[in-house]
Amino acid sequence: MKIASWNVNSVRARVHNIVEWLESEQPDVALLQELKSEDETFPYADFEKLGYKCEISGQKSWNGVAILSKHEIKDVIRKLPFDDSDEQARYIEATINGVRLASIYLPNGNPVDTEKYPYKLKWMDRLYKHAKNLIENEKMVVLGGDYNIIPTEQDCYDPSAWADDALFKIESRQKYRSLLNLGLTDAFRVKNDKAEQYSFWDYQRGAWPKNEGIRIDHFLLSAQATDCLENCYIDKGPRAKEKASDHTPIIIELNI
DNA sequence: ATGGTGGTTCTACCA
Repeated sequence: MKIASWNVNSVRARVHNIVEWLESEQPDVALLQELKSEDETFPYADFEKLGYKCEISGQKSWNGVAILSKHEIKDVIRKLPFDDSDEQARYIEATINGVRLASIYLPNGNPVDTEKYPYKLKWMDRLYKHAKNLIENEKMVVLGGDYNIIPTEQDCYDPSAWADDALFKIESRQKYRSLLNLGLTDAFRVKNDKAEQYSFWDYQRGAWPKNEGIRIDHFLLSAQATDCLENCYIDKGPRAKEKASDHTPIIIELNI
């Protein structure tokens, strides 16, 4: 079972790039983030003609997450629990082939001297509580998405440049580590221990040609899912295309 | 220190 996660930075601006990649790579499941689309304007037909069913949590202008699947999608939830007042479309979860899957768009948190940073940290506390419940109640758990977290110094081109950023500040990384301490595994680091392996390059400052990127798109797997992990890799191809997203897909392959 | 780019939407906001 091949599962991809990709922050597409607008599903409508990127639909041709996404279709081209899905046709080429044929993942069973694609977890998308930053749709920047409401449900009504989501390009369902473009994906359905490739054989994908689509479940989305959309929102006007910002955020928005989706699960695309060639297989039946069951038991969908569209909100991260523990705060009913949160209107931001950043979480969708469902069961496919017996695997409980989530598409996550974790808050960025910058600037850190605004309410955005405590919102990020509180969102991570909610994710922790929910992930704990998931692990206790499900065997195969796959939490993929844009975590907006640089886990370690080897996951960015210049740690000093990120020191005071919400993606790298110690509180953010501590909460990410707490997710791992629940028993979740960063699938990428099971299969790849090299530095300079990135999933995001800023549009500015020539970050892409200079490979000044960061690794912020992750798959966290339960123990049972980790034991089924055959491969995990980042596909840099889409980042080099015309009209590219600033993120590129990360893919896992599970033997189930 | 600033501005560099790109998306949504129409005036800033977000990343």
